[in-house]
Amino acid sequence: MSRTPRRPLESLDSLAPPGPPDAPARVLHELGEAAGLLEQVMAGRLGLARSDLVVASVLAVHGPRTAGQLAEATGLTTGAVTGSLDRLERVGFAKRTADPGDRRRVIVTLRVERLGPIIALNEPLVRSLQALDAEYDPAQRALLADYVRRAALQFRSEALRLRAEGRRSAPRKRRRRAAT
Amino acid sequence: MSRTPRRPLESLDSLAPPGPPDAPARVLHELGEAAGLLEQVMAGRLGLARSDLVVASVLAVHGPRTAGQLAEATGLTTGAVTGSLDRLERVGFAKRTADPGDRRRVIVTLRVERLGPIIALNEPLVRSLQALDAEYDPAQRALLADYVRRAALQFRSEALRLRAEGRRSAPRKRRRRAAT
DNA sequence: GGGCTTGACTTAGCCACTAAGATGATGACT
DNA sequence: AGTCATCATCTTAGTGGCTAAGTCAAGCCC
Repeated sequence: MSRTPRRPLESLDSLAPPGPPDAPARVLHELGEAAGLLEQVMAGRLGLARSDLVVASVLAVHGPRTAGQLAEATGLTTGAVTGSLDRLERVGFAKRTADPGDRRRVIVTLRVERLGPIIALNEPLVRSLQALDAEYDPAQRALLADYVRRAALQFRSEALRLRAEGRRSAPRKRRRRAAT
Repeated sequence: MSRTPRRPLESLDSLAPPGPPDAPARVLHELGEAAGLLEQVMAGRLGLARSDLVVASVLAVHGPRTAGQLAEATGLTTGAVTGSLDRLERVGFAKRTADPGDRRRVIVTLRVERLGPIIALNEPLVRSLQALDAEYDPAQRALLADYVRRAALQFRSEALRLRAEGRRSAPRKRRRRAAT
């Protein structure tokens, strides 16, 4: 393995966040990179698409949701969510039930008793993160959790803002390909 | 909008991390969700695939890399990276150059001067993250950055471990479909 | 009840991805 | 130098997830 030229480019700070090399915001990006890689690997291990894990994760964090809410939360189209739910149901990780109050809706619920494979894959990471947390005292933990939560809110609100902005102005620009 | 049943399920803690509802590790997952959504939206706005942004991000953070290193870092196959580089080159965000020392290799470099569109999309988030950082004093910032960095390392090492483990045992299990 | 909206699914087609193999460069070993 | 195994990237074939647009049923409102 020969060396490749190092040194992060300066003017890229605003691409892959920013500023002082050791600013918290900067390392957030490394975290995102690592989390994405893990998601990729886990999806492969489970024989699922990456989006399926995202959907499952939303359900795990927020509890049962409708298909439309899942589309909203993940940024997928409703069609893509339909496909993802088909796959999750097929392997038994989730189930669809009719909303008793509004029969157009489909409420999606995780089948906790069937999640063994996912939980097993996640367990080592969960344990090591808990161990990491345990190194901090309660006041520090509160500071850390608060920071992460606020950063997450900023990511989320920015995502929603960009999406809303895009729906208006650039309805959907895709590949410009010559006619047949 | 009628209410959907709330309450995050207890035994899912190990799916979507863990423990005390306000543990830092738990909110990390919300961050990942929000970051994924943003990535999705940004890719759509730029007319690129999600993976293309991941590749670009790796280049932004770590500097020029070979195609193989990008595959390693992103979890994509080399073929997928080839396609991603084709797209990034086509829109001018990156360029390929031959490694002078080893002509099998292709070194990929971001074309900083062409990144305007990406930088513009990222700017609001970068600014608000910087503003968030500014609310903390240097000692707190050091604590935060250290925590995030260590968490990122755990995500990364777990991803690498799972991938390595998977390469051995389950070479690649995919759709079991009947013969033609 | 008519007309409009809403929510999930369906369809058609595109394109990103994986897996396997081709191409060509490198380095080691004689 | 010649040979061969290895390595890095690209190429090819095929799969399937995704978007966009449309369908259909259920709710809503007057």
